[in-house]
Amino acid sequence: MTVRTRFAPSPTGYLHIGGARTALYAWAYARHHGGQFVLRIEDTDVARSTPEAVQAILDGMRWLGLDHDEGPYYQMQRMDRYKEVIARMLEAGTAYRCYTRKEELEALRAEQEARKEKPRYDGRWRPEPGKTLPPMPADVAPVIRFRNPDTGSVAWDDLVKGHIEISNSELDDFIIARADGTPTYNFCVVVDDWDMRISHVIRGDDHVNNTPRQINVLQALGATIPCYAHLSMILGEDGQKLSKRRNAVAVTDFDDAGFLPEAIVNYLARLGWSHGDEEFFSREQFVEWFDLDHITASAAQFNTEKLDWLNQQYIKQATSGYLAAEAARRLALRGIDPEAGPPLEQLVVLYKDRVTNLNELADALTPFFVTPELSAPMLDAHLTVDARASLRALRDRLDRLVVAEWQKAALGQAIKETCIAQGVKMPQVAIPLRVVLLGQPQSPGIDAVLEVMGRDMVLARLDRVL
RNA sequence: GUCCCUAUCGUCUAGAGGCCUAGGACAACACCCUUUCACGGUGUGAACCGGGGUUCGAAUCCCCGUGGGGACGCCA
Repeated sequence: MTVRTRFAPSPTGYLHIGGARTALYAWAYARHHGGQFVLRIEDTDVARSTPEAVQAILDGMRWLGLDHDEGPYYQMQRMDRYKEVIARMLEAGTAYRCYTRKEELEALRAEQEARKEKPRYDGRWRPEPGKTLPPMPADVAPVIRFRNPDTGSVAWDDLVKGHIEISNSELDDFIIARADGTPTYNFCVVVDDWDMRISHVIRGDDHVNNTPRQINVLQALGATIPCYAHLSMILGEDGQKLSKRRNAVAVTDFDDAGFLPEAIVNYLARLGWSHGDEEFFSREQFVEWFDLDHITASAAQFNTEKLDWLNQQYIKQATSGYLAAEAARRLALRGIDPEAGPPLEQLVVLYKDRVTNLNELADALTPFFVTPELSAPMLDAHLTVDARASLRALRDRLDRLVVAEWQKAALGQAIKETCIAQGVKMPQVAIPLRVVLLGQPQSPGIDAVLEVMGRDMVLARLDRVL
């Protein structure tokens, strides 16, 4: 059997992080088995679906590197097919028209809730041998309901949750087509998964309750039942359901926050799935290792600190070319011309071990492009009379180095000699020097900073305060 | 309310009856490295929700509680 999985988002907003993980697992499962990954857009909610959201989903998936083999299919373009199947079901008696008004339904629900019962349709329009249906109202456009089996139970072996069995008496005859004739979600999914020959339905566990209904429809259609794997949800850092208000949820939020897509993929892979003690692995390794047996059945809490750590690992091993390009993009976003300073590829090497995300990288690089403001407290704290004397001595020594000699070793030597001559320790020169050059007392090795910053900028910034 | 799912360090997790005086990672803390800050290295503390069974033996299997989550739409 060829493995065929799908990701079926509804385009009502961004690709959020939970959806991204579902997509990642479905993608990885197909790739692992050399099967196909199908993208299907579930846009039957015309009121809430937008083309912008479709684009956001496509962009998010591309950013994460989740390529699909088929699709995107759009449910709105498959209406004829759904209607054809519904007509067949009507004919076969596995579906029927229901003329109950919405108000009647509401009253029924209220009644049931008052009796503390599970709200459900009571089957008043369900045809039974020997049963007299209610008089047909002339002014009601009927919906179409699925005739759910009323005895026995539905069971499946969920690849994540294990055996699940639900009694048919829990299920009511749900609506498969609205009064306006458009089919509903639980029905479209079934037809699509069937038509698209999906072998493994990998989706969020909020669909567990839909599964028995869908299996019943599949059975009524004489279709083969796919395997199901229901993934638990991702909770926010506070243990609450993820929400746009409190959490970064859209994958683009993570791009904006300076995360690498590889880090997100690695993090998501590990959030709810494991391969022994492995924590840091490539996309290729993930595909090779991925299986459904090691998916956690319970909900996982999102943890930014661990994501930060992973992101840092990916930055450390990223090429300077990649980091330079990202730094340039992010500097430009701040209105800084990335060409108007030292070569980014050199700068980035100095900082790649010291930042946890790409925005921090851009922050760290900014003083090489924009002369930093030196606050009065900063000056008072670091540029003491003694410090100024040392810096003046250093400045004169540096001035004697020509551009060709402006190299890390010689610069380090110049600082050391200055320290000896002035009778001070290294930090007493290095710290104020950092403040003058970068506006902050911490930096990579000061000799390396001097080298990359270049003779002109270094001397100019020293002269500014001396 | 009814039904379904779920429960190991603060967090992500390893764990498929004896390998568990429960392992790894993030975070925390300590020390080392160091011209600063990081990085890196070494180490420390930290968990099987509660109660009953089953078994020679249970973190692992079963039941009951409890906590958490989900579903109950002419949304998806």
